[in-house]
Amino acid sequence: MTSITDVARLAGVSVATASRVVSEADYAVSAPTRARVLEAAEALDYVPNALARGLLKRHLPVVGVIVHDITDPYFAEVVRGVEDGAHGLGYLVVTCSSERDPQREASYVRLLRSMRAAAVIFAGSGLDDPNLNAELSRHAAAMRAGGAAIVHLSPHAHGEPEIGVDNAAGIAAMVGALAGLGHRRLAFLAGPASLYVARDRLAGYRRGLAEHGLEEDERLVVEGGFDAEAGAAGVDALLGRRAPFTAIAAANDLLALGALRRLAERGIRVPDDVSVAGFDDIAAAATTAPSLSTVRLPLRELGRRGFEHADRALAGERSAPVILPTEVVLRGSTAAPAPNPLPIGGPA
Amino acid sequence: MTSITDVARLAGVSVATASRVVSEADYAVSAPTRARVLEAAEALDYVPNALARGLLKRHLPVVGVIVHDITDPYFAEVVRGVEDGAHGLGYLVVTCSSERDPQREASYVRLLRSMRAAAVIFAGSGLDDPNLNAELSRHAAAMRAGGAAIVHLSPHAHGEPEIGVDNAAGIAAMVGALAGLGHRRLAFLAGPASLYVARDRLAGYRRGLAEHGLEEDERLVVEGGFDAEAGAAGVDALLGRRAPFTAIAAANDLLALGALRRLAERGIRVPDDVSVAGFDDIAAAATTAPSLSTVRLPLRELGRRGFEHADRALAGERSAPVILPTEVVLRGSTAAPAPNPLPIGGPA
DNA sequence: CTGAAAGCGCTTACAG
DNA sequence: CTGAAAGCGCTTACAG
Repeated sequence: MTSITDVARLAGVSVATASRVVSEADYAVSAPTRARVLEAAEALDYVPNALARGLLKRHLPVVGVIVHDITDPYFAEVVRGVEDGAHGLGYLVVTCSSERDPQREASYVRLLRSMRAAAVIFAGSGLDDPNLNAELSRHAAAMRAGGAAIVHLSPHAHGEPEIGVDNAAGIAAMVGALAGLGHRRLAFLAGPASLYVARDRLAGYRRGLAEHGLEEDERLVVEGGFDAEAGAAGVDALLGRRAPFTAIAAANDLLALGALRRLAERGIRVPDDVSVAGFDDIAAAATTAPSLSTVRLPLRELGRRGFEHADRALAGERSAPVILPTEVVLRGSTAAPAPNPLPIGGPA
Repeated sequence: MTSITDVARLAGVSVATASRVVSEADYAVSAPTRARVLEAAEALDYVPNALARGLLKRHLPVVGVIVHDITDPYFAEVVRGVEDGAHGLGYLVVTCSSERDPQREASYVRLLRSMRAAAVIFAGSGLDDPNLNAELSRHAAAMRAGGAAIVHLSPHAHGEPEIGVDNAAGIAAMVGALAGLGHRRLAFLAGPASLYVARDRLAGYRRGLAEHGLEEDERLVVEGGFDAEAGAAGVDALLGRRAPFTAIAAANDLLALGALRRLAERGIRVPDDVSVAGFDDIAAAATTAPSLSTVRLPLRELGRRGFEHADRALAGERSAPVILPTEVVLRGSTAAPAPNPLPIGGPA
């Protein structure tokens, strides 16, 4: 690869002068000299070595985004938001998918630290894993000390996100909407207990129940994964418990989508026999049959503002945490309750 | 951040010795010295500076994956395959989403080149854009000359992928399956004409038609985007042309999913009134109602083998191109043709 | 406006 | 087995 030394030699100037021309900063360089350097760089197809530059500047123009699952549309949308903000400013957005494996998450963050990434954005919720969280805070502290920005978009071990949504309020609002439809027995697909965000959403479910005078029944809460498979399994679990319910709220859309599928497979009609509601409003929610009632989260905006927060931090500015609004979206999967609560014939 | 100088000082050795201990290569260092260095590194939370190391080694342990659309499950699956292979070997997988914008794609590749990425894997098809392709081959040549690996998983401006599938044969097989069901008038949602892969798939459609003695009717071919929105629009276009058809094959699953939705909205039953088939077999294909008949591509394997190809190239080995097998998967969205070809009442 | 020189944090022949 | 030194490709005071 050609280096700035080659460019300088071809242009007949010192490397210092060549550097002044090709760097983005505008140094005073005489017009003819500038032209000669530019011409030489062009002729040699010169692309500056970002590693050499990064070594000096102490960071690389890279923004790492840690997601839980790259196939989950939730994260795809958030990452796209980050890219919206970052791309124009010359940052490379690096998406790292932890697969919810603490080892993997830690090793990605360490890698990002080792290459002096300018920022790391944790798009997913923290995991309740003491070893992971200890390592993560070491890395975060070191990176912050080195001038990098660390941003969370979801609750984590050390508190609330810099940019986030009120998960509990969102779920409570959905519970309220379901109660408004006349539902009294609401099941909840809660997701993984080890995820802070899932805990917040479960708390929101409980709060919603309480706010609307609905009684809690622990048999109606199912924990598990956070994907469609887990949603299908959740329906099976619920039906096996024989505690009646007329609606299922899920802690995310993927769970609800899986529930929809399993319900169809078992010949249970939605919303006639049971209502189903999700959370997040991923694109697929609008296109299922029936379309999924859910709570809209401004995912892309979350990503974009997360980047902007990082960018401001990089510039030395501090900004207050922000909570983005959520909105209940009622579609075809919810309706007034069926006369016979599911599981049909189960004890009340 | 602490540097190797700090570690050396604390351990009471030279930086050379400290480097020998913390680097992965196994140099001969006395056990007590090794222990002292390791202890110092631990105490100081030392993480090597990958930029300094990369400057010397002339590349960073980074694998860039260029995708067209990070929200498309096709790419999410391929990237996951790349990560399967890359993660254990200490590479950071960087996903760059071009949004099918030539400028953006070029700028990502340039960025990857500037940070001396060890490999770049083009997951999506090439775009027929002369300027873009000229810039891309400059970067590829320079990176290869610098020892980096460049891998394509789909057809591109300069030929066939190193690891790929036979798109034309796959589509032709689906056309054959549809013909076997009794369909004679097959519409085709072709995707963007500027994408090499879409051209291959369109050629496969034509070949399939010819192989089964079915006549071509240009009114039955609709070009457009590659997402669900385009699939819905494609149905509208098809219906507006008033040329009869009993089945719709799509160049990818997202198009087929969009078609399914629009058909439902217009009260046209699948597969009773019209059959629909996709291509790729993304996860969502199995969970729609009706479930989508499609052609399975080994997406995750494609990613994994793409990485392995890059890894071998990095080790200086050359490997022959490989074509992965595809398989027709018939589900609920296809059946024998309806007696009245769509559009109902249209001229034959 | 331009150049010589130091230095970012490592690795690796070269001596010993 | 260990250390002093050169060098990877840049940027940036410091002189002039």
